[in-house]
Amino acid sequence: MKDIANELGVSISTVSRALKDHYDISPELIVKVKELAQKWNYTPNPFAVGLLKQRTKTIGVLVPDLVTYFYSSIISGIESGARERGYHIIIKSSQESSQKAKESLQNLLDLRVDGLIVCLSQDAVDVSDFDLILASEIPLVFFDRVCRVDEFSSVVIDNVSAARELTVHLFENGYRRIAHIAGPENLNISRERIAGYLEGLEDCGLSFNPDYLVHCDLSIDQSALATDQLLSHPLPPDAVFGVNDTVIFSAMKVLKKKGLKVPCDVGLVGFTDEFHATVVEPNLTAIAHPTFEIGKEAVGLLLDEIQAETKHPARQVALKAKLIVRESSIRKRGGVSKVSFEDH
Amino acid sequence: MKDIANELGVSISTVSRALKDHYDISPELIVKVKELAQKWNYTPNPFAVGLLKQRTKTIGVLVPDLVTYFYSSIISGIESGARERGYHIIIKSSQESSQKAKESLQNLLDLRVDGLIVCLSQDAVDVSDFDLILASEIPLVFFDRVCRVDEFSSVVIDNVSAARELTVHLFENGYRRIAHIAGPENLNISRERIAGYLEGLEDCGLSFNPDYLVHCDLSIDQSALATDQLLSHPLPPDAVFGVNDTVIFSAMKVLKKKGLKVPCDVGLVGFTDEFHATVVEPNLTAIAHPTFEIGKEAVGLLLDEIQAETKHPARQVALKAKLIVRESSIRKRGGVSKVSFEDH
DNA sequence: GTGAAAGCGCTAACAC
DNA sequence: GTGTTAGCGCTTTCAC
Repeated sequence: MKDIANELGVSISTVSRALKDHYDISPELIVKVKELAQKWNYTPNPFAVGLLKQRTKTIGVLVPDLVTYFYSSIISGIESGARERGYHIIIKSSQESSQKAKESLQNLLDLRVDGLIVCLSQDAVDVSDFDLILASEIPLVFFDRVCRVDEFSSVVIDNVSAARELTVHLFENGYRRIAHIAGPENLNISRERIAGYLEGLEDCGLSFNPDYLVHCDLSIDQSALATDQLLSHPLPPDAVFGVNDTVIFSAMKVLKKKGLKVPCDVGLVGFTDEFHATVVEPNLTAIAHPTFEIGKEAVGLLLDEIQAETKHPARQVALKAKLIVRESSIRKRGGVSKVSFEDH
Repeated sequence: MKDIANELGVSISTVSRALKDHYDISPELIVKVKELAQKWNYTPNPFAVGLLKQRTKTIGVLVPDLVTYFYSSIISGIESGARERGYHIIIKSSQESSQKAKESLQNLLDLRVDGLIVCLSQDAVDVSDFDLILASEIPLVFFDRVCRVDEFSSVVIDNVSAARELTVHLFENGYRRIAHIAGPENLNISRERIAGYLEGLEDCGLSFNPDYLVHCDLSIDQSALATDQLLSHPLPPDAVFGVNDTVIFSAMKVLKKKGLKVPCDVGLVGFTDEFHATVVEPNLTAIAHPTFEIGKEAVGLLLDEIQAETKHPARQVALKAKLIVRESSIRKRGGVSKVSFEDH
C-alpha cells in the first residue's frame, strides 16, 4: 500500500480510500490504484485490520472428533456456509476429552475468533467452562450435544420424537422386547433418546423393563459389553435400539458372532448418518441426521449473531430427523425367528 | 497489558519483558506481573504479534473434500501434530474443483498463514496456480495427490509397489483376468497405480489386455459405468483392482446387483482406508493407507520448513502402505465359480 | 533494572 | 478531493 502511494505520488490514506471506492476520490485515481494493487497482488493484511477492527472473519469449530462421518460431514456444512459468507474456520478436536476441549476453547479465544461452534465432548459434566465465553461475549452456537440452552443458541434434532418413532416402528414390525443401549447420562442426546424410548414403549402399551435399558460410554468395546449383557438376560430382547452409530455397529458384530440373525432373531435400529447405514449388511434402519444442514444451520445462526447490532437472545433450532426404514428392522415374510416365535 | 502496567506503576515494556521472563527484570516484579496477568486472564493479542512478527502460528489445509474418511482422518493427524507444536489449522475444501481450490489458496495466502498443506483436486491439470505460492515463499507440503515434487515437499505412499503387490496377490489367489479401474490420468495416484498394475501383470507373466484397463472420474456413477463396461466384455475379468474406495464400493454394488459373488466369481481389491473395508461384506482386501501418519508427517515436514533458518530443499516422504488381506480376494476352498472354472 | 519511542499495516476523524 | 495524524496491542532498540 505504501508502495502504491509512492508510485502514484499520493498519500497512503488516499490509497486506502480508493481501494474501498470511497465517494470523494477521483474516479481516475481509483482505477489507477486498483490496477496497481492488482498488478502487485496486494491484499490487506488481516492482522492490521484485525488489530484495528477487533474482528477476524474467522470462526472456531470444536468437535469431539474429526474422523467420524457425523462430525466431518457437519464440518463440511460449516465450511460451506462460512465460505459463502466470507468467513474462515479454525478447527480443533477435543478427542472426546473435556480437558482438551477446555484447552482448545482457550486457544480459540486467544486467537480472537469472531465466534464459536461447539459440540460437547462425551465426558462434559462441568459446563462452567463456558462461563468464560459468556464473559467474553463471543457468540457461541452448540450443536447436537448441547448445554445451557438458555444462554447459548443451539442446533439439534428432535431426539425425543425420533427415538419414539424408532421404538414404535420396532413394535409395528412385531418386536416386543425392545432394548435400548443408551449413552452417558450427562449428554442431552442420551437423556432425550431415553425419554423418547420410554414414550414409545408407552405408546405401544409395552411396559418398561429396566433390564432392557443399559448404558455405555459409546466406545466399541463398551457397546459390545452392553450387547452381551442384554443377550445374557434370561429373556433376551428381540430388538435393540442403539443411541448411535458405533453402538449399533458394535452390537451388530456381536450378534453375528453369536449366530443371531438380523432382523430375523433380533431387530436393530439406531441413530446414524447416511453413509455407513447402507454399507453394512443388512442395511440399517435408522434415524438419519441431516448432518450437512446441521452444519449450515449452526454457522447461519452464529453469523447472524456475529453480525447483529444488538445481542440476540439464544435461539434453539430443532431440525427434523427422518426415519429411514431399511432391512435391519423388517422381518422377512414367513421368516419368523425362534425368539419371536416363543414370544407370540 | 496497559492496565497491568498502570496497576503496578511500571511501563508497558517492562510488563512485556516480565511476561517473557526477560533476564534483567527483578524476579519479584515478574511474579507480580504474572499473577495479575493470570487474574485478568490476559492473553497476547495475536494480531498485534502477527503484525509485528509476520507470523501467525496458523497453517492452512486444503483438501478435495471434508467428508471422506480418507481426508478426515488425515486432517485428524494434521490437527494432532499441529496442536502438539502449538499451531492452529484453518481448513478449506476445494470440493474437487480446481477453481475453488484456487480461490481457497488465495484466501489462505491473504490470511497470511505460516504454511500450507494441500491435496490436489481431481481436475487439477494446470498446476501453475502454485507459482503464486513459490513466489510468496510460504512453505507448502503436498500429500497423496501431488505435483511439482522438485519444488514442494510431499508425503505420499509408494503407490507403484503397492499396486504391484495387489496385482500379484490376485494372481496368487487364482485370478487370471485382472482388470483395473483407474482414476483421472492427470493425478499421480492414478498414473502410479496403473504403473504398478502393469508391473504386477508382468511379474506374473500375464499379458496386458487394454480392454481390462478403464478410466473413471472417481464418482460413484462413473465407477458403476466402468464396472458395467468391464462386465460386458465377451471374456469379462475375474478380478477387479480399483484405484480407490469409491470405485470399489460402487463396483461391489454393481456385482451384487448382477448376482455375481465376491470373491467367488470376481475378486475385488482396492486402495482404501481402514474403516469402510471391514464394514462391507465381504470384507475388502485392500492397501490400507496410514492416514493419521500421513497427516502427522505432512505437518511435521511443514513445521520443519517453517521453523528452518534457511530454505529447505523439497523433501519427499513415501510412507509404507500395507496390504491387508481380507475376504474379497480369497476364494473359499472348493468354491470355484463358474467364471474361473471356464478359465482353468 | 526500567522507561521512552518507533513501528508492524491499516483506518478514520479531522484538517485543509 | 486529498493529506495528516492518532492509534489498534505489542516488541525491541536505545537510552539512562
